[in-house]
Amino acid sequence: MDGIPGKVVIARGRATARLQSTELLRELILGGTLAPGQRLNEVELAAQFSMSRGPIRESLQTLAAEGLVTIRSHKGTFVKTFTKDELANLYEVRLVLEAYACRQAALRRTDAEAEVLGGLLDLTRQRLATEGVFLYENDFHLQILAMTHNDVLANQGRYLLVQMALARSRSASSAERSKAALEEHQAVLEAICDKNDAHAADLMERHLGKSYENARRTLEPTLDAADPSGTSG
Amino acid sequence: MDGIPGKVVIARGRATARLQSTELLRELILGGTLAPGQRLNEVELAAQFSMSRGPIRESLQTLAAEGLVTIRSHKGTFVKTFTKDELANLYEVRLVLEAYACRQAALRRTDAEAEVLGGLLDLTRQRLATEGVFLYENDFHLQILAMTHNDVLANQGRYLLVQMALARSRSASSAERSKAALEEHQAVLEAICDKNDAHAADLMERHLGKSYENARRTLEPTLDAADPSGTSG
DNA sequence: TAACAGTTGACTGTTGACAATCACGTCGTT
DNA sequence: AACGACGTGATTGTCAACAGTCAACTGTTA
Repeated sequence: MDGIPGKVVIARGRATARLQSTELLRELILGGTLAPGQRLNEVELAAQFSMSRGPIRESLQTLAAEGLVTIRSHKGTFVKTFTKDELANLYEVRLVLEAYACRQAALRRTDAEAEVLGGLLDLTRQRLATEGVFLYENDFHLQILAMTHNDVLANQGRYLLVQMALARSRSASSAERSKAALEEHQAVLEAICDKNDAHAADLMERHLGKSYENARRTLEPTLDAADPSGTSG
Repeated sequence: MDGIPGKVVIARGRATARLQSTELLRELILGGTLAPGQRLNEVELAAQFSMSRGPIRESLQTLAAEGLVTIRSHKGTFVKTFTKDELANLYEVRLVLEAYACRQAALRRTDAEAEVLGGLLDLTRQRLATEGVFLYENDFHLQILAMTHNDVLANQGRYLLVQMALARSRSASSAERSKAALEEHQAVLEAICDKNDAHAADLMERHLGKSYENARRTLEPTLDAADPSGTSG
């Protein structure tokens, strides 16, 4: 647990301790501060978050159900680790779900939503040009999911995005891949603006296929090495 | 909370109190003992399960993340209720996911798995003929999901099945619909046995479409009346 | 009678203490 | 030296008590 530098100060608004710790832990895990496989010590977390173990334990239950951590009875809680097979499974489902979402987004979008998507892409292009960083990719996909106006679909898609962010947290994207991904996003945007649903779905499918290829190539070969968090608890 | 008759006796094996109460609550909710919208009193549950509020609260966190209950801060926990829109959204995603699952199951199935599916159907037919009950429908769909050999896909599908079971807990199926559903299942089975993936997917899509039609027609018109569990916590 | 402030009871949120379990190191035996 | 029983410290699991919040009830006032 030496991944967390010091005590975390919480702005005690009106949210409960449980909700705060849930959010905080989610950020620490998805931000990479808490690495996959790392053990989460309840006492230490409680001290760092300035609360007792009760709310911490309740948060860990939530995160376990969300698939971000694995709880092993009497052993401890660990940040979830992924094997290459699991990554492949995630991509397979994501391909199906997001291609469909893209199709429906093209059909159901409002003009305002399409503009938001375009603005997101402009921002990405700008920061890629000036700073060389490729950002807001997840936001792009989330916005498309929102444009389906189907909360169930959006939630399932978001789950897959989050899982993948964690599974790929040790992989990298080259500058070339970033540029290509941006262009693929641009093409998807245009198809959605044209309300060309079949084309939009096809473009998204190709985009995710290439993304998977890149992920598989750049992943650390140790991805499915010994898993300290085990399988069940 | 008068839905639960008396104290529930727990066979104290080696499972933790939290795991036992999670499983128990899941069964009570999906079995209909705890009806949608009903409030879950932590103190009463703790007494009935012969444990303290700690494990109960942790279980409720898990069930909330699974979408079976809704927690409202300082208000209480309620069995999740559904609106007609949510049911429509569930069916839309289920159609996409299960049609794809059926296609892949046809391609990836082992002979043993196909036999299990057939046995399930035989059992259903038998009990429908002798007792007039239509059972094991969910097991049929779960088996197909398992035959995709993709755990992510199977889990997402199972989530939708569970949600739908809860959303439809106040709807009914006529004897005619049961008979038709059985025949539709039979057709799906045959397509999977023939490894005819396109046909299998198509049949599943039609089957779920008809299932939705039936659900919409037979649902109590009060489904999206005032929601006592509110929207968020 | 209607509206409002204060009170009260029930419930959830949180805490610290205790019990149970596990991993690891130590010691003795073969 | 290798192996296994044992003890020990650390960590999770559970509990009971306390604190905070909310909703309903009461009584008062215009």
